[in-house]
Amino acid sequence: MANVAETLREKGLKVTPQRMAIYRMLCETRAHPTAEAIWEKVKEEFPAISFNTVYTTLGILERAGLVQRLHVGEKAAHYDADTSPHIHLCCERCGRVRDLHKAGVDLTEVAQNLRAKTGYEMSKIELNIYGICPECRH
Amino acid sequence: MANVAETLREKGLKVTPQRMAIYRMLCETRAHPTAEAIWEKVKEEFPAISFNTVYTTLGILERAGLVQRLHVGEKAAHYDADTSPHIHLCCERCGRVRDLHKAGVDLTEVAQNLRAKTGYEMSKIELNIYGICPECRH
DNA sequence: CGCTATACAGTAATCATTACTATCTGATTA
DNA sequence: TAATCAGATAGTAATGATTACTGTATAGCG
Ligand SMILES: [Mn+2]
Ligand SMILES: [Mn+2]
Ligand SMILES: [Zn+2]
Ligand SMILES: [Zn+2]
Repeated sequence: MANVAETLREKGLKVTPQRMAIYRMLCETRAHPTAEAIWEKVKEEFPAISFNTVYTTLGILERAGLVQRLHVGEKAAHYDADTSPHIHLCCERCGRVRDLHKAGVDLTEVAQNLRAKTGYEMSKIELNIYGICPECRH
Repeated sequence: MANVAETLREKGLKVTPQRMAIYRMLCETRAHPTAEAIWEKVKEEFPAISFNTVYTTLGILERAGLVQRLHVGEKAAHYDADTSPHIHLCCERCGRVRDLHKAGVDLTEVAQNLRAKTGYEMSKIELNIYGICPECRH
């Protein structure tokens, strides 16, 4: 992640200013933004960028394995540049999505164990916990 | 689940033929159907039932705690009459959703442990694993 | 440079979900 | 049983996220 351009090139993706801005923004935040939020942020640097470009680029980055797409709740998808399997805490009131590392559950290990047991070829594991965050409980 | 009508009444819901058919159908299947699939099935008994009624009723049943709504992938939601937290295996090719009980992870216990650690008031926990099922691997 | 595959911007189409409204019905009461 | 009423149903419209399409522009490469 040291060099955004280099990372894109390694994945066989063309390096464009828009792509770099989108991917860099995701690498620098811990907020798990939606495509809409990413658009708003990137527009500060590229006022002419279209929402469609942001949306499509996120799909390309996901397919390249550079970002993770989170399906939390039934609303718009959230994006995460941390592609390692980790737990997400989702506040049902403010919509915030937070990471939860070291929770006593190693998701990678869980997936490994299940592969043999079920015959499934795993590609992704998602553990989402919904509730109300401390801040939203006044 | 012995008596569908009784279960609905206990939750303070009016007992209607449509509701009974929808809830009974969900109790009898292990397929985690979508609203669309439930509609197709219930139409065999009630040819005039509207998709909207099925959809709305599923929301009512969910709010009453009688069914669980699953957000697997980005496609339409799936429904489950088993409201206990359990793991779901989702095949990315055929779309099948399967239960995975006794996988060495007790989700209820995980949620309990996290409550103290994070200060979150948990209401729901979802563990979804995506991959290709044995049948789809030829 | 000049070529070519692909990215971009802009817009339209699709699809799940939610909202709305006019009837209809289950349950309760007289 | 008949009247009443809250809530359910059918039908349709609106919303919002995602996907598809189409000219134009640009990155990567010889
Ligand atoms: Mn994360
Ligand atoms: Mn299930
Ligand atoms: Zn919150
Ligand atoms: Zn399959």
